[in-house]
Amino acid sequence: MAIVLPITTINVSALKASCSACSMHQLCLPMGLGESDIHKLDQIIGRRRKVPKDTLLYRMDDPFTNLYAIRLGHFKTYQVSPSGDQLVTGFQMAGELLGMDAISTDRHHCDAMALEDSEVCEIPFARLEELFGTIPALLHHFHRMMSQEITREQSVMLLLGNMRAEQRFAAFLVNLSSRYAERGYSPAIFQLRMSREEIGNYLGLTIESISRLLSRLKKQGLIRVANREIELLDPIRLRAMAAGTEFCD
Amino acid sequence: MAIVLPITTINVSALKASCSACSMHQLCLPMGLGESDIHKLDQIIGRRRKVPKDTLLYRMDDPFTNLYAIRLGHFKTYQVSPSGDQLVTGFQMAGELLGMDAISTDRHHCDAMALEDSEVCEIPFARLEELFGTIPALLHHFHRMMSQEITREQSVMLLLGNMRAEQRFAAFLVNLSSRYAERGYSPAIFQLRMSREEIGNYLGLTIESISRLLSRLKKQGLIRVANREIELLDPIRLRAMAAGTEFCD
DNA sequence: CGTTCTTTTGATGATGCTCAACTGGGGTGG
DNA sequence: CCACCCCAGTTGAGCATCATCAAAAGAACG
Repeated sequence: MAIVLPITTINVSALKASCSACSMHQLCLPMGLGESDIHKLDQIIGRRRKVPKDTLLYRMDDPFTNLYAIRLGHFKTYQVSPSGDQLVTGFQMAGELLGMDAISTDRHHCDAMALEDSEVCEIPFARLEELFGTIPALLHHFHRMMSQEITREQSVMLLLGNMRAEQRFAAFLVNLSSRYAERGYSPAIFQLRMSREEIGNYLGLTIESISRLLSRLKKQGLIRVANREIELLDPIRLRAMAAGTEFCD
Repeated sequence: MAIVLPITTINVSALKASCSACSMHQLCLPMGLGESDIHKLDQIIGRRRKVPKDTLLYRMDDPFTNLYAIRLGHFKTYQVSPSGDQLVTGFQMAGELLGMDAISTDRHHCDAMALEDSEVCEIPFARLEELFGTIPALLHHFHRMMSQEITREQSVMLLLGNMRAEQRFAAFLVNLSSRYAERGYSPAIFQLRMSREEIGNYLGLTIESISRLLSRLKKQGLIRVANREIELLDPIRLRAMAAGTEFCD
């Protein structure tokens, strides 16, 4: 199915993904690779693929063939619980990798949905594994990314298991803030790409609780909210709140 | 401040780990490898190490050099939350791998403590990565194991985020049961190697809640409990309870 | 056989959920 | 252009679940 085009053409680069030209290559899979290794990686990266808002990149039980690097936009991954409601397992942004949970069974374990019009690079996993043999640095960095996903999930477990609502929400905001900072965006002002309901499904809270929390933090002067735009007015206290050392009565 | 055990011993070969001779090799890292590949793996596996009950295999922030394969016994991994209490991130048993969360930062992200006298095989990660270049099947299976850890944590997130106490506990029992079954032990009768408190710290509940849940399930005739020995009398209903389709009023 | 730690059980209360009503913004069609 | 609708979000009241506090009972260990 992949769109195959000669690599030499000028206009083709619009569809064929290229790590070297990608603004995310410092954060993404090719992080730390040299010129020639990046070029090798470019050879196997499949086409770029647009994923319109609210459409699925893959869904649970789909056979696994590709990892996806987010080039642009935001995604959520979620599982549907036996009782029918969604649990959002993560929100992903540009430079992050989707699909690593599918390696173990060759089938995806969750749905991945675009929260806005987005773009991903297809990475055929079988070819990537071949490439690992010749680029040890790539292999090592891939292991780091998988490991990072494990630790990320561990902190969500910590959050869901130990924290009260207010603490969870503060941790959520602080986490988003630092990820935007990494990407060169403002750590203080950003758009929430997800609905209140999706935030609730991520934090193990109801939409009403999220709404109340927003109101409370706003009243305390910790944040400013206008629809989905949010400004962190007091990152220090928010951080303290996430750490559980400060409360908002 | 890791607990360091002396390496100096009389008979090195007795302590040198050997995958080929290990009863866990069908479940563990060497799963699916041929004779000669297992032999190569044996070359790099470090010494076997005894870990007495209640001692740490590694602790948070220890530098990462080895993965550990559990040969015998049980472990818990836990993080200490900012507010001071433990959150148990997992219970591990023979054939499972410890330390994968440390790859991303070269430091361990949690403590790993033996729940009973246990034994692990040291796997120097740097040498393992070298070996990946020559044994693609080993690499692939390693990726499966990391991916499996990701999906395992996702189901814990689901559990902590969406399930009520009773459901969490049923899911916990059912999970233990199936892991013992995989290892050839009875899925119906087994010892809980962890305290009520540790179960609580895993499920995001208090020790009192765990105790009450045990009493309730016992009264309903779903389980039999005597101290830490537990028998699942009605696995079907327990499974339904874990799935959220049956309740215990 | 006493000491200590773990577990059980009971009473009370707070956090966050449920149900319900209301608000406001954005899009559509008359 | 305005009326209307629809959906996302907000706010309120009451309640259920599980945490907290307290005390007793039971196992484990020297």
